[in-house]
Amino acid sequence: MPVRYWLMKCEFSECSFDDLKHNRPDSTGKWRGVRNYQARNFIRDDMGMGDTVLFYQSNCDEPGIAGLAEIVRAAYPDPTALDPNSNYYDDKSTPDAPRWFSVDVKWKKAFKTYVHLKDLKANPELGEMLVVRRGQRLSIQPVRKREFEIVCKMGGV
DNA sequence: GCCAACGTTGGC
DNA sequence: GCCAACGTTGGC
Repeated sequence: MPVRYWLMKCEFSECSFDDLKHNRPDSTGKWRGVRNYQARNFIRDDMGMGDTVLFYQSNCDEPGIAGLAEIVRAAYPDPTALDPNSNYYDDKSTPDAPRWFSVDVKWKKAFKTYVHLKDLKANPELGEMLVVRRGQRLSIQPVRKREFEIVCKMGGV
């Protein structure tokens, strides 16, 4: 199995990269509440243990990539979809036929240099990267190996 | 807070 | 299956 690379967006106020490191048990975040089919398919079908994640912080003053995380648990049914008390409850998802999935990610390494969205946009080599595309809202995006390496270099890692 | 871009819903 | 209306995302 090849190691895959991903970009995962998280709202800064929900869980910043520092939160993931310091304020989550074992530095592990449980990815809940993804309700987009394309993102769901990536989680369910393509993400695997050990895949590397660019951790992207959105909805904040300085959107960008703070560092690396790692998939430490592959797809399993998203418990919030099955919980009637959850904001993310979906009555079309059942234990027998779960519609939505979660993964767990573990904090791995901080970039020496924070890679701002505007820096990604300014790099001509990253013109095809999904995150710089206008109107791209997918919260989980596949990243090419070459793109991953360029971003790591920009981050000083 | 604005609003462009996009996904989903539901009437027909 | 079309498409208008609506809700959400997320940079700015």
